[in-house]
Amino acid sequence: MKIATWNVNSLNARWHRVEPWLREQSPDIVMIQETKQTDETFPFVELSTIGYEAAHYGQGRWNGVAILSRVGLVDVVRGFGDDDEEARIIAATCAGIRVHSCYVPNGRALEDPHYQYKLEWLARLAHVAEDRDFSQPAIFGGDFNVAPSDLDCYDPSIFEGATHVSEPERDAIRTLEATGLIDLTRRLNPGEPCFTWWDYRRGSFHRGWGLRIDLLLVDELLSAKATASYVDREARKGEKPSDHAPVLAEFAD
DNA sequence: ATGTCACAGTCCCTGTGA
Repeated sequence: MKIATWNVNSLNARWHRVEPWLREQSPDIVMIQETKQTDETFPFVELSTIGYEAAHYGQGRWNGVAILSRVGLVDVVRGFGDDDEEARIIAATCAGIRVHSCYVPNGRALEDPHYQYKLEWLARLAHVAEDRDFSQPAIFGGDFNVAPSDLDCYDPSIFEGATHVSEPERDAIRTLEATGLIDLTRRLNPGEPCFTWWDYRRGSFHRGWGLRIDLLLVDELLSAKATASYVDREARKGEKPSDHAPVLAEFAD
């Protein structure tokens, strides 16, 4: 079993990279963020021809999350269940695993109202994690827009006073972990930065100026079966890449 | 060091969000 998460920064603009990547990597389950599409334009048919069922919660210009699966996909829930909320979370059950594709708000700046929205959104995500069925394997994957520790940031001194590294944000990740979720990539790669995002600007990728903000949080049931977790840096190279690389994990059957 | 990208409206440039 291979599971991946990838913020594609527009599925329409990225299809020329995503479609061949799905063929090559052949993950069983993929959590996608920032599709930037409505359900009407989402490539359900194209995904079907390469073996994927899909569920999408789209908004149009911004946000948009999806789950792709070649091992079944049922019991889809879009969002937290509010009216007029942004399209930032979708859940489904695939091969008995409760899968959540998450796109945490950016926060913009510590003094920006969007930062409070980010913290509130993370608190609501923690309630979803607390209220889950603990007899069922669970994974919360996606773009968390938080670097959980200084190891996950190429230069913490540059990020002093910035979002993505503040203590309230890191506390929110710890609150999620306190529900029995494990930051799998970190557990399996202690001491390795494993960056997942590099700014398009200033040649950040080739300079190594990255952050690890795309996470796979898995429960103990899945963690016990995990054999590997890694970042596919190749997907960040080449023509018109997303600014995020995919994160993958492999599990024994 | 705002050295980039994608989207949509103001529509071939500009504002917004990342």
